[in-house]
Amino acid sequence: MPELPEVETTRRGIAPHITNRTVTKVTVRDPRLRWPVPRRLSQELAGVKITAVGRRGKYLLLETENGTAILHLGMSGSLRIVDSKQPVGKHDHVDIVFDNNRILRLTDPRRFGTLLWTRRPPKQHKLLRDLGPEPLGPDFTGAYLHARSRGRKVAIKNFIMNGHTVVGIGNIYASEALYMAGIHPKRAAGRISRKKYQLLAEVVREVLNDAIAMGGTSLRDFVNSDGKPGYFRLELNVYGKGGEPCISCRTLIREIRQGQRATFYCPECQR
DNA sequence: AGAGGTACCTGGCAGC
DNA sequence: TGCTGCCAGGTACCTC
Repeated sequence: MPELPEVETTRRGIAPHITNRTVTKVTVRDPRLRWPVPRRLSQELAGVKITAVGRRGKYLLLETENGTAILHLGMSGSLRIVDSKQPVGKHDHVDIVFDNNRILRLTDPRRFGTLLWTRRPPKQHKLLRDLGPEPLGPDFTGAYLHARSRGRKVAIKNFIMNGHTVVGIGNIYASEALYMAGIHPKRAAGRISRKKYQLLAEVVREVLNDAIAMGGTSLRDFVNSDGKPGYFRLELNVYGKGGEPCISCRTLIREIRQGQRATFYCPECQR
């Protein structure tokens, strides 16, 4: 479900409610996420203060003085700030309760999400250690993409969706960015010019920033921490628009599969 | 090393 | 109304 803009929207939504608040209790109703929620999470978090809510790629980091909770929303996860009167739903797997009687509630129907605990600096954690640069940070440049892709035969769409290349670009924004840059999604990553990569890096930043400004994209069930949807869906150019005319040239948008994921592109504008 | 496929899980929807 | 099959915003891990 969430790509980087949705995760960042979530981070911004929850941070003011829980930063500098102390956890009073953690209720794990169902520990069966992608990996089991560690039993010690409750003891580790209880009584400690959240010092910051960080993000690395699509991982959210609830930082404390004792360690860090590493949280990922997977395909269908969401976090909401609720109070204790809020009825518990079927997929409300974890509650982190705070001293201001607010609850950070993790909902995740498909349970592809992650909630782990580490005492070490989170960047050293196995899941975060080898991640590529942040797309909105200074290390993500056309020169970087160009250098990194030399000799690679992988399709450009798969290349930019790989978290070891760059974090945060999921299936929606990969199609959108390639459309904006005029790059065919099946082009071999190693056969794209430095100049095209410069454009690609720019449009990736643009599309992610715009989506964050709109509160993310809601396709089916994404809601932010207030339970409201995002509105970036209205801005999508190609994603989910197979068979519709390209807004630029009127050629019909094509839908193909790449690695069992849907890809949308304009065969005229993208080469 | 790189490329590509598989697995994890539930729910919604189209088609019969 | 049911049933079946397919699809869904992610990514670690496996094999070749």
